This record gives sequence, structure tokens and C-alpha cells, in this order.
Amino acid sequence: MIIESNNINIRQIAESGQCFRMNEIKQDTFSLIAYGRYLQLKQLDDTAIEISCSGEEYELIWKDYFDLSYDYNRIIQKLMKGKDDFLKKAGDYGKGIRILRQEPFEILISFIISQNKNIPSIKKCIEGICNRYGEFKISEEHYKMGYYAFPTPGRLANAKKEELRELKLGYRDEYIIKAAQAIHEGRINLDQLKACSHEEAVTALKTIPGVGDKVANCISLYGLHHIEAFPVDVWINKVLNEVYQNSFDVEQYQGYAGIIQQYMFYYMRSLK
DNA sequence: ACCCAGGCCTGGA
DNA sequence: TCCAGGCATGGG
Repeated sequence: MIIESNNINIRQIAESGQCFRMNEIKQDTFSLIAYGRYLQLKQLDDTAIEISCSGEEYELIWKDYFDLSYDYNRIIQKLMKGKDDFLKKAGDYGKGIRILRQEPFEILISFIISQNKNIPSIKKCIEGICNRYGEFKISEEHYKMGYYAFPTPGRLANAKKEELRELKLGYRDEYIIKAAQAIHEGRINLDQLKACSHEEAVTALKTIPGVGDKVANCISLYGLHHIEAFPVDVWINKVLNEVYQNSFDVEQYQGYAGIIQQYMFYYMRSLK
């Protein structure tokens, strides 16, 4: 089925560093594994994508996943009318980005892995985990394409350190197991954190070893959809230092700073 | 060989 | 409270 929007660009989303299982499989066509499903997305033009699922499945899952009820154009227009030159360029450059509503547990583990790694390396590690611990599935709708879902908390909670080391996760092995156990044993309830405030969520997430301020903000933004989160990584740090001389005022964008952060990140990386 | 990657933890000022 | 060094691994 076709989705029309002035603010949806699959390539930009796939390259925006918020999701790690979206890949280009042929020109302008991307695969995606999420919520235990396999999907293909084709960019038709600047204002439309084709999504390989029924209208029913779209309404049930993907409309929400791509955050299609939110008006990103309103944010872009606000930036265009403002006087922040960098954000004008960044907004124009990344106006097809949206903040996905991804599975909280997958995001928790993915961003624990992300520390001190580049994006290609993060992707490799996540695929390794899925291949080793995820459920193997077959998509009848895609010529019986086989794929692995992201593993459940229970499967990862019972993983062995040595196994994870084989997957080249390095010192993150223990972090991953501890995090999965916290979820599996119910000490941390991610759905509950979705319902409470961003600040409370970050505080709770930081009790998990291997989750510091940056990773907690990423989980809050990408996994819990607290779009006021503002994760500061090396790239955003570069923006804050070099572009704003450490005088950027996040408060101007209160309530949706995470979207602004995403435009900054995507644009700054394009400059190198 | 060195440096960096969507950082975090620990120990010592 | 702030900072330095260490931490696994792969790629430039």
C-alpha cells in the first residue's frame, strides 16, 4: 500500500542512527525487521512510499511505528521561519526523518551495544545477536524470505558471557545480560517507563549497568518515544561546540528537542 | 602505528 | 563534583 507524506524519507530514516535493522536491498528499496515482522519499503518520490503490507497491518502496526499521526512539517516550518541558520539547513536537509516508535527492549540492548562503536559495527553486532538468539521466521508474502526477529528478554537473560564474546560484543557482554535480566525479572518495566515522564525514565534506566546519560536519553527518545529527550553523543557535542560555541539553548525547543537533535545529528554527519 | 566510534565505570583529586 | 585512564573491537 502507499503512504503519502511530505515528511517521510526512508533513506534518511535508515541513515539517521536511530534504527539498525533497516537496509537498502536495491535502489530506493529498503528491508526492515521490527516487531517480529519483515517489511519492504520503497521510496516512490519525495512525497510517497510503498509499504509491503496490507492496509490492516498498516493500521495495526506501521502507522504508529512511523509516527504518521505527528506533524513533522510543523517543526520544519518553524525552523524555516526562525533565525537559526544551522537548523534551517539541517531541517531542510533531513526533513524526511521521523522518530520511529521502536520496541523498547530492542532499543535498550541496541544502544548499550552502541557505546564506543560506529554505526556499521553496531549493526553487525545486532545481526549477530538476532542470528544467535532470535526466532527464525519466514515471510510468506516475500517469496518465503527467512529472517531472525530480535531476541526476547528471556533469551538474552540466559545468554552466556562467552557466547556474547564470540559475537564480538567486547566488554558489553555483561551489560547486555544484566539489562535483559532486569527486564525479564520485571525489576524494570519498559512499558511503564513509557507512561511516566522522560526524566523518571532516564533515572530508572541509568540504574542498569552500562546505561549512562547518553544511552538513557537514546532509549527514552527512540524506545519510549519521549521526544523531549536530547541525547548528546560525539556528533552533537561537535555541533554544540563548533556551531554554537557551547551556547545552544535547548529550552527553545522544549517538548520536541529530540526531533531537533535528530536533524542536527544527520546534517552534521553529512558535512564530513 | 595511531585514532576514532551515537560511552560508561572506577578511582583519585 | 570533575577528570584520566581503561575497557573490546573493527576500520580508517
